[in-house]
Amino acid sequence: MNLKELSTLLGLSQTTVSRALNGYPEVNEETRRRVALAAEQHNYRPNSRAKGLATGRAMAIGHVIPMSTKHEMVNPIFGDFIAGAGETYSRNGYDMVLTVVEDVNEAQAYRNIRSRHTVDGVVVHGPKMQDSRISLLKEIGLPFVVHGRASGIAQDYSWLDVNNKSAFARATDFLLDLGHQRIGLINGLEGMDFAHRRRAGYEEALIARGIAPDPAIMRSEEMTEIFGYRSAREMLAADEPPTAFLASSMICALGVRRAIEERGLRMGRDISVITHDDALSYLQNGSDVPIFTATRSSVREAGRRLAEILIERINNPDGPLIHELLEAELMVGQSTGPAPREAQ
Amino acid sequence: MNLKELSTLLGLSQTTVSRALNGYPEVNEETRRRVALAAEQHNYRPNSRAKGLATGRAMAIGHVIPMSTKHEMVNPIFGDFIAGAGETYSRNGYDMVLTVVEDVNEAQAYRNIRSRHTVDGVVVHGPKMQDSRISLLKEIGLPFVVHGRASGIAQDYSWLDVNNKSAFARATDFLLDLGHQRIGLINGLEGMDFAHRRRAGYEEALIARGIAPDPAIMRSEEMTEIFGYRSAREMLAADEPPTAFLASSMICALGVRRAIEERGLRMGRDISVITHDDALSYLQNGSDVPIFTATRSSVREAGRRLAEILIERINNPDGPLIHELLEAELMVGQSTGPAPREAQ
DNA sequence: AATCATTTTCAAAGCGCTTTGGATGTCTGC
DNA sequence: GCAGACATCCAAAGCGCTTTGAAAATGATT
Repeated sequence: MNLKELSTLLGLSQTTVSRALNGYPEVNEETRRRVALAAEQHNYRPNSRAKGLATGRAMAIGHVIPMSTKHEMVNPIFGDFIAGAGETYSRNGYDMVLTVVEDVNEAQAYRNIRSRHTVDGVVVHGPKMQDSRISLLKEIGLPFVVHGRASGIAQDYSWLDVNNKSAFARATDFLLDLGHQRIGLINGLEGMDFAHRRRAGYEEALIARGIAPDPAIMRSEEMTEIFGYRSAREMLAADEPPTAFLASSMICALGVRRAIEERGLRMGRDISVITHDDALSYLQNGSDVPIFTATRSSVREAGRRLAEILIERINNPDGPLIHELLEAELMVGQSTGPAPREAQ
Repeated sequence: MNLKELSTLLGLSQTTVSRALNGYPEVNEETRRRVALAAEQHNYRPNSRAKGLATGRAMAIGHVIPMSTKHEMVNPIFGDFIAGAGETYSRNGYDMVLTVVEDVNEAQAYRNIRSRHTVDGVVVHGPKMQDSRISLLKEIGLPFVVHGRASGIAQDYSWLDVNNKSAFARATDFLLDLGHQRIGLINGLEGMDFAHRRRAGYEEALIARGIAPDPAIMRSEEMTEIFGYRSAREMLAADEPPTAFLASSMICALGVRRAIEERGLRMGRDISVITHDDALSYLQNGSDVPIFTATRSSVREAGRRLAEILIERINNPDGPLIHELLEAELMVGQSTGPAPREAQ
């Protein structure tokens, strides 16, 4: 059933039917009801391609997911982010289109998206420092918002970010207050902006208490369980092992916990751990009492909000740029405790 | 730059340029080269909506993700599946469009997709027993493939599945061979087809050795870490605790391990664990030696293959239905060992 | 040189919608 | 009873592409 069929069926012109369905005022309320009813009954929905062609709007938003052939890693937060954003999209009648692309072809993918007019805007994920996508998107004129920020970019753009720096500074402070002096950092890839900021928060908090950051107990990698495990194990086996760890993700933290327990130590008593918790649906941090003391910020909520910002931007491309900085909450769980005596 | 502009720029008709670009034979090679070059230089790409409208094909494939307001759970395998499928899609020029929808509106979402012509086909995720989506999709005539199978459906359809039953039967056998007699099952939601099949494999293997399945040591839930932890803890605390567990996902297994270690037991010595491993990129099961003994099957690979099957189906809707059953490999890791003497 | 077959190119229609610029009908006030 | 205002509807153009059917150019054959 298409518009033409529906309109002949109703004995009306396509114009009138279209207007009735799209809520234009110049149509009799009686007629509008008739049209709406018939559309409902015949399960009519406008062909989105035709509509898009006519209106010049795709009613779709793009997400390009770069896939490194080496790392072969999918960001585990992606699912939850999508769920959040998707909620906003469907509420506003937008589709979500994903493009998986080899990372070397990422720029080309954006150009492609732009010239093919497949989407009205894109969400930029996982910004790196000096991220080149931002100027590219500005240049080609594709509306976008960034989930996170990119240090070292002069241009302004819309973003929503967790205050990674203050979160990790607070977490570090919390550990220092408990008497920990040697705190290992198990961070994401150094090129990632969030990892950079987290390290900055951590280092500043240490320095503020007169402790020099020690590169020997700072690691930076793709945030897997294995990485958390290995890093913690190595640091614990070294001279002057840390009495506490700061981990950048729950999955890392699970690895850290494994290393601790493998060594016969007890998390929360012998070794403290604080992790960042993205509030992933399949990795809840305990139920009533959190297992890990954590800096918590829901990535799903971020997705929801970011989608709103982008849609606003699409509807009003010359509107003000939006910057939203969310504070992570520090949730005290069972993984932290006073530094053991002998280590103080 | 659109086709019209490009063609006047070249002094050719739109027809010729279109044909040149789409590889039709009736165009001079010399002209084709000229056209290709100009297209390249001016970064021309056909408007996908216009193209879709003209050809009647969306060159896009849909995935609808039902979101329960209660569970609020995103399947953690989703990211990796998407990555795999996305690879196939981009190789074949398809876009991937996701629709997040409240589960109660799922059927309506498919109808919607169908009548709006947004995609050429869909992938059905996480089939339940007697899954109603299959007959719906048949009815509305939207090409589809299923990731998994749906027991209790009379109609035939294309699917790709892991042999869950044989995988869990083998895993159970493996544990039985090691002398374990009481094996706890920590499974996914009972309504899910895969969970059903896994339980069937587990039960049959037990019965074949004259052991009656005991409902007291079988759990079924959304597969979170917490669920794995709680289930294992409860079972270990009960009379006649299991000496081994069979878990349906790595994330569950991490919880199981936590419960074991919390009790002061050692996984692989005191308690054995086998898990199903979907080979998620951020949850590798160890590096050289697997941590968990596991039945392993890459969900990413499944995504890749399933996408191929669907595209084939779209190109040839009357072709034969395809059924692919992948055998999971049993990888022996450090989490299994002979049953402790006193328990035998 | 004329004819026919083949290659190469083109004008125009059509995909299903929105939207512009009327046309028609109805109502008001004088 | 008629001009003007307003409400309601419509025909047709246009969005950017593909594709049909025909025309023009070229080459081969007599």
